Amino acid sequence: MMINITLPDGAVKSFEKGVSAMDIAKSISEGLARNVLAAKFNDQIIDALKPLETDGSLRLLTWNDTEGKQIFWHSSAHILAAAVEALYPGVKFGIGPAIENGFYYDIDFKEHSINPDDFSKIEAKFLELAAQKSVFNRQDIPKCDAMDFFTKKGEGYKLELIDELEDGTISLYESGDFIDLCRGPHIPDTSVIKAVKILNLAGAYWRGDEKRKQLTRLYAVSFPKQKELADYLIMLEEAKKRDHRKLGKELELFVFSQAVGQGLPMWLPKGAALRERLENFLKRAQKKAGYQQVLTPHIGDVNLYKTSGHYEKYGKDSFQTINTPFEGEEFLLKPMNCPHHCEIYKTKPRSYKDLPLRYAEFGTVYRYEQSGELHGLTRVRGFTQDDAHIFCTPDQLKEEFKAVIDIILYIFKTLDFKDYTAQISLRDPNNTTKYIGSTENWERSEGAIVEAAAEKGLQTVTEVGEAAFYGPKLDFMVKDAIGRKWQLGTVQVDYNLPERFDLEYIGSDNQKHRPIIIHRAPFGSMERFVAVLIEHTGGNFPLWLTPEQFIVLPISEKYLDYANKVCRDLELSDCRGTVDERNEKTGKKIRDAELNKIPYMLVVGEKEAAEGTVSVRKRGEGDLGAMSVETFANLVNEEVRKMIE
RNA sequence: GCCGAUGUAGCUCAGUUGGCCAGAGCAGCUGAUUUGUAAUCAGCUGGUCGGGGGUUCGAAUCCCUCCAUCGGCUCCA
Repeated sequence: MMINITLPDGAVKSFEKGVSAMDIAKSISEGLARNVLAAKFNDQIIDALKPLETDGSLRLLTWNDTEGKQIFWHSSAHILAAAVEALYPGVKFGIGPAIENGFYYDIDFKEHSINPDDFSKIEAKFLELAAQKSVFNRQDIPKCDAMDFFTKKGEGYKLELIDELEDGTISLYESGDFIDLCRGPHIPDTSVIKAVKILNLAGAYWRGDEKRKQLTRLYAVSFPKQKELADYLIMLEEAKKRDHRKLGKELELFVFSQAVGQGLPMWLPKGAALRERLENFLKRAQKKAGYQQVLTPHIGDVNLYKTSGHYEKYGKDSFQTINTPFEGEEFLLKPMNCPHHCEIYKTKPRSYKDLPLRYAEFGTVYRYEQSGELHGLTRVRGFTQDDAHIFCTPDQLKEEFKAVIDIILYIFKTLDFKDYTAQISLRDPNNTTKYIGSTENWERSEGAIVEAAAEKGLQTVTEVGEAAFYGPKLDFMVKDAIGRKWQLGTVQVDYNLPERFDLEYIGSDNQKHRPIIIHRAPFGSMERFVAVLIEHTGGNFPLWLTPEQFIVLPISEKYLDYANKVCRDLELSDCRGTVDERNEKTGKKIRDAELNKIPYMLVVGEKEAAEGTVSVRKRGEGDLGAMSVETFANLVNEEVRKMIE
């Protein structure tokens, strides 16, 4: 019996029934076969050794495929478990999946204790087991047999998992002496795993439930080549160097103080200058797009948030109300700007001719995030949203969405985020009761988002069931310069607040209608965005943003006067910088300026003072030679102009 | 909030089987030097060893507790 297999290039080849993906790979080339980790057969990922029984299309998966990596890491998790079991008899296993960059295994170490010093021992055992070239054998057994097996082994966590599976056959995978409950698929044998690194250990609740036992989670990553591990570790080092908390301190951008409180950043002069420049940049773009700036207070009457519904939902987990000398009078630190903006909308009757109304505000809000959740500038308790609320009619939704997407893409382009994706979050059509608003409105707004994204050519993923209860949304994810993903801008449709605040406008039919609100924050928050920008640029900010564009370095104190004149002249030409007036050698001043990541260093001495020039050194590049002050100013201004046009 | 680790000068870090006035480098200050593209030299200042409590003749070091930071979990209007 023969079956027909279609390969990715469209070629159809005939093979005997029962042929495996691995056999097919071997028929193409031995080299390819060595790299095959698994296969995709008719869109189902399968073991490379699984016999194929029907016609179908086949794609071989290797380390170069995302799916291949996931299988590689998933198999690695099994080996990690085997290594841990060999070293710590009696441990019990939770789950061990692949993740975006590696894998983890949740383990109950019972009486054993473990710390990072033990990692190398486990890694050695891991490599020893991997080198044994154990084949991953799949066994499909009845559920009751699986229950018996894991009962005998005393694996309570696995039993719980099996118990929730449907009756029928359960698949186990055996490699060496280790057998694990597993859906698979797996790599053909363990020998392709050549390098492993246990990265850290952390507590994780069994099934993510804080009422249940906390297991020890070992995070690790593995590779088919030693060199790739080395490269990965270099990348991690690079990530450490770019950590915005470290650079924020070194470059004097922001600080935290225990005396002020957890999660409450303070912006230092350089950080404030950077942030202000970002704000002005966005303000300009928004002005062009028809936004109006508004300003609202940092607190609001507690009843405002009772109206919005936020008090009920978040009140008890938030900063508590502010009391006044008057009994019963209570205010809340504002956790978002929307209720204030709704009140602005309500100050007078609105006509359909007024819409869309776009109110923008860099609004500082306060949220009592859980203490363990705070992290640098990316998660804080007081932060400023680059917020705006667009009040519009249903048929304006799509155009408004497109205009918002334009602003977001303009930001990404200007700040050199080349790699980004968008996620469309829709409601779960099978569970409509948890959402507010009519089906008609939902369909309309979801359609508007999908169409707007498509018309703007966005690369999107759609997540059904991820919408907020009050409306669908569009979130933007960027990849930074070293490949890490960050969530930034968000656009959300809201049917809830217009309802709760009883917002209305008079239509052309002279009837009252309910407007729709679009919440949007292209940066997300100033804090988070600056953090991402620091890590993206490694602190080497683009010239238009950087707090100091140049520093003048007089060769000796004799040329201080000239240096100060150069600085003043440049400031008059819209460049910003300072003079290094310290009594230090030029080498030292250059070193410090490089470490401070100042883009241009202007060395001035006898020659420059006589000729009215500066000797320009560019950060990271070196000497550009002497030029007149005016030429340098033009160079800077031209470079800036190109960046933000 | 939960689990684990950590907390010594402005910064980076030594110092723990409990024992002389707690150390270094950088930064800062003073002086010398007057400097040409990634660290000039010398001297000096600076610390309630995260806070509080306890054990001890004696605590940075041991115990308790609180706080903060870090790695995760959960969460994120």
